[in-house]
Amino acid sequence: MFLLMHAAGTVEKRLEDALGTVGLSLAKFGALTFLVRAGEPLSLSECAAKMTCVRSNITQLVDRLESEGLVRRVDHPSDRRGVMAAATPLGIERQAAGAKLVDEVKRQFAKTLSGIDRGELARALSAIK
Amino acid sequence: MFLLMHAAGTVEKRLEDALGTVGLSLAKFGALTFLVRAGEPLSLSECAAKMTCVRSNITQLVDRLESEGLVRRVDHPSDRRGVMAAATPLGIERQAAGAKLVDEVKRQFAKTLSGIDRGELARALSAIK
DNA sequence: GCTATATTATTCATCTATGAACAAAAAAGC
DNA sequence: GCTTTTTTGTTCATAGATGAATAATATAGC
Repeated sequence: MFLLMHAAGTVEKRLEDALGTVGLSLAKFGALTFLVRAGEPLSLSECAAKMTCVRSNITQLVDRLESEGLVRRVDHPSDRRGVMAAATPLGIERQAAGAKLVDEVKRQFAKTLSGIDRGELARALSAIK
Repeated sequence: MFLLMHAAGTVEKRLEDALGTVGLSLAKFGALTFLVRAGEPLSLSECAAKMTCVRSNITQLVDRLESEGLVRRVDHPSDRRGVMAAATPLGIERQAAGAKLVDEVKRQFAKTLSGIDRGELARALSAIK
């Protein structure tokens, strides 16, 4: 169990380190990826729901992303309470750079697991929910 | 890779939830366990080194534990800069309660993995470092 | 239509973690 | 012995996450 947690910590650190070289963190990259894939502004509540985190977390995350010019807030067209977030061109660019780095980490990860039954591993990990 | 991180997050949440019922977190339980096992006061630097975290983190963690009466700070006998931390009787008691809960989570975890080659899994996870 | 309830985003307090800067004290170097 | 370097714990700023409380607005109920 602790082996599992440790292994996850290791890959997380690798991802953070890689993303750090382009000024992103895992959290920022995750949110940015989400918005880029959507291709259109998404309400913050929607983001929170899909990213399974609390709304106040999204508020802060978008604050940081916005202050770096990677995301911008847009008024919700029909709900005056609502705020939507959209990736800026710079955000799209940055996300792409991050994605490349994440892919590289994935490749390294796959290499590390050479000689291991990946199906079995996936089955084990999927069972934990 | 993301499956691994997700699985780890799940067990971490289970541990946090379980420990939460006795007013502990994973971080507090970890530090407390460390001090209880030591059986004697340990310098904060030593704690940080063994728990592989930064010294300022230990300072804050011990602050919180001390304010709850689970740990107390003791002057280092020979180094006037040094501060040591020791588990109080209440801390020892609380750690024991936490350990029971952690064992229960471990059992659940083992049950979840029934029908899975644990050796293979351990080998895979150990390879990630 | 108006009141009661929901939802939305934000703020605030808290926890965990990191790293930089700092003061005090110990160890090394000469 | 006295300087220089290192070590020790703390504080501060920051990132990320959570949950409670709040104000503004929507929606339901009647």
